Amino acid sequence: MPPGVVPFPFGKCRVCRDRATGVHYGVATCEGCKGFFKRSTLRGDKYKCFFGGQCDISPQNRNRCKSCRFRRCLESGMAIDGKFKVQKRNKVWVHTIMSPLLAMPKGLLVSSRSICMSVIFSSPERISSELLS
Amino acid sequence: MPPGVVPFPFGKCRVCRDRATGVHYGVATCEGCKGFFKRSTLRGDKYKCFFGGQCDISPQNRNRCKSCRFRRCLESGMAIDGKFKVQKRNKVWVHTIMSPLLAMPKGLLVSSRSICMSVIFSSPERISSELLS
DNA sequence: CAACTAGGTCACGAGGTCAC
DNA sequence: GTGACCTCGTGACCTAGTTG
Repeated sequence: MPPGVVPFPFGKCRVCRDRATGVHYGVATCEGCKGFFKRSTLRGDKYKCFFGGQCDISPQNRNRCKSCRFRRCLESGMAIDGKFKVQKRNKVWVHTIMSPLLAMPKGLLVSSRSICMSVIFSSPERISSELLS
Repeated sequence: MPPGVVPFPFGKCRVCRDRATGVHYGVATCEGCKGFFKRSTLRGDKYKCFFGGQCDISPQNRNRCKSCRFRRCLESGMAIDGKFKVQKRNKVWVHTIMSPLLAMPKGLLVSSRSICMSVIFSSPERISSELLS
């Protein structure tokens, strides 16, 4: 950072630790997590983590697990209340599931198309040994 | 090229010198080398050069030696992970590669949603025994 | 007015498709 | 298997609207 330049005031994104660009949906986040939360909410996406539900969310890997990224959005306090900033920080918005994929078998419940795909084309024996170990 | 037409901005493919169609996996490449690198990486293919390991890779002969084509992919900096720079609106910024599949266990490949559905519903018992807890 | 953000925009590229 | 073409999620930027 050049001398004399004031550091960005919002600090790091509370979801992925990227540079926060402002307070979005009640939480200081980057543009990416802001847009991700907005899209996920509007579409009512339901995500499934395939890696234990404890994925680290960083600027480099935040697109690898939508489930944990969205979980971190909720945990950090992001909420859509329809209004501006007042009293949003401590509210947790409850995600409503609207996905037609809910009719799918348990464990394959995903709205991330690519993750859904990845389960299928693999040889079943390899999946079972590596996913279920 | 007709008069007044701006030359294609990405230049030549850094692997085979064909026309680059964009920045793929961190490097300006053509569609062919992009797809080749993707398939090779996802499948974990191992190639062997039978001609000394110094094959020239051109648009005309790029399919003759997979080993040297893949070697050139790696040498040019293609990577299925990490960050790369993108030129947009006269500004340069860092864009994170979107690769949800990369977090999946090794050997997992991809298909389509329709195939996903059909497989799941055509043999739910097999899927459930191997994938579902 | 300035300061701020929700929501929209859209270029970009990852990943999928399918004739060959 | 290849690669030209496609779909669609992403996120930097834009703008309209709110607030003090």
